[in-house]
Amino acid sequence: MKYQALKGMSDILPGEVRKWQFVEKRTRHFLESRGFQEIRTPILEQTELFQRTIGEASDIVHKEMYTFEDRGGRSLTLRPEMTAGVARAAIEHHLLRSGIERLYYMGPMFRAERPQAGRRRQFHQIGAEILGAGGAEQDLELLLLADGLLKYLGVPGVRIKVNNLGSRAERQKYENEIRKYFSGHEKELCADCKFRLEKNVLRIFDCKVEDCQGMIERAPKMVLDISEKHFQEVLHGLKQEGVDVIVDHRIVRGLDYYNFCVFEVTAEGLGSQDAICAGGRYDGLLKDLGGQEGGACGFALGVERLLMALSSGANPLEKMMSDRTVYFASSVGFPGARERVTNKENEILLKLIESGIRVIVGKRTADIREHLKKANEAHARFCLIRGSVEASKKKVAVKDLASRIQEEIDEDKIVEYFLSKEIKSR
RNA sequence: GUGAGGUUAGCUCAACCUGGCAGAGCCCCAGAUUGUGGAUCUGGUUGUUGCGGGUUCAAAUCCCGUACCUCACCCCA
Repeated sequence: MKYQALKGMSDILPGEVRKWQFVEKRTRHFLESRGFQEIRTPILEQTELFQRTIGEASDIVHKEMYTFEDRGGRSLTLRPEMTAGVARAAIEHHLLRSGIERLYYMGPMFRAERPQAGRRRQFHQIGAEILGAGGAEQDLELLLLADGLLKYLGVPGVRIKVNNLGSRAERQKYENEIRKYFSGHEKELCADCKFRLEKNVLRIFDCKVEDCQGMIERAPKMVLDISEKHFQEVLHGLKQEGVDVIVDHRIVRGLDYYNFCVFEVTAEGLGSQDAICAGGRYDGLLKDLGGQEGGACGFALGVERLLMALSSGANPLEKMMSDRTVYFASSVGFPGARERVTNKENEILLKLIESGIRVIVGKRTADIREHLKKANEAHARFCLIRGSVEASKKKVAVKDLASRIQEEIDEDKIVEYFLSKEIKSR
């Protein structure tokens, strides 16, 4: 019997994992520098949590969730997104007693969709949530956070689109209004839109069918009051910060809990699923889950899509990682080397890794040429050699693979050497 | 859930239309070459042709089913 991974569930092999680690590490640095703290919640939650928050009518809940019963007959679901879980945890552990809570997370999510470019059944998201704050200030903070993170990671061709969905009450009222409008023109709608009319009217604005466009153009505009003031404040703030956004009334998030300011970020090189990051405000969610009154907003970033975007640009990920990567040619096997994995070798490696330097430890082979070849293949910038010659002198040879210049560094100062070294990109 | 195209060596693919010994490049292994790389040369290994069934003297090739992959729709990050 031959086994293979389930449909839409990918193994991430070592070469690929290095890219994930690179992105995750940089993301942590960035988010923590902005005062966000990581939270980890269970992958499994009560089904009801997702039905409540995401919405019974949404595609995610009614046809994409991995749901099953446990032995006690309770319905459990593999999380299709993480906002609900984070909100649940924040309420359960009273994290909001001291006011605003800034949290981030990263991990696997599950949706039983047909796999496609940039879409897996198990996929990974990085997300940030600002809980317990209703002001436009936080919407702005969130947008700047998303924009800043994508820039910090070097994502090419980023476009941010924003929209105002209105407050809960406004959205409710508007939905009724346009449901009435589109019902009047039901015969002219495409098959998909007829379905949307029943399920999620706002989605009609997302339709790409030619024949529906005129009708969409002539649809009544949303009458907004409080939410529009809020929205304008956000737009104003973005302008002041010099972040370009496009106001697009077609941005309608598929999850029920969104209101007020929502956004979607697209990037180049992603195929038809080009949304790399999306989010917005979800006032009312905390209260729905039994928490206190209070606003909240957040976004989620698709890690697979992020990596795709980073690989497609002019300055691909491999290159970005290269200058920070060191390949360690293990001493074992060099002529005259008596020691196998010596304590000293291990100590040097641990110190390098601890200090945040990306290290690839080469397979133990006697052939130095083999090591250099492997170092190149791994896109490392430096190759560290500690054979018997170096070891006897308490030195490590550092070879810059780009310039081919090699120098010997005192084995106890190797970390300091890299931290102080100014590395010119090749 | 719908549609289209795929699946042959570790990888990329040829052979399929028109049934007749399953092939190439890369990788890998050994050597030229026991401490300095991306190269070259020589020699070598590599298969349940996704799986199951059918047609046939004979199936990688034609037919049916099925699993998975890819792309797109829907939807979403």
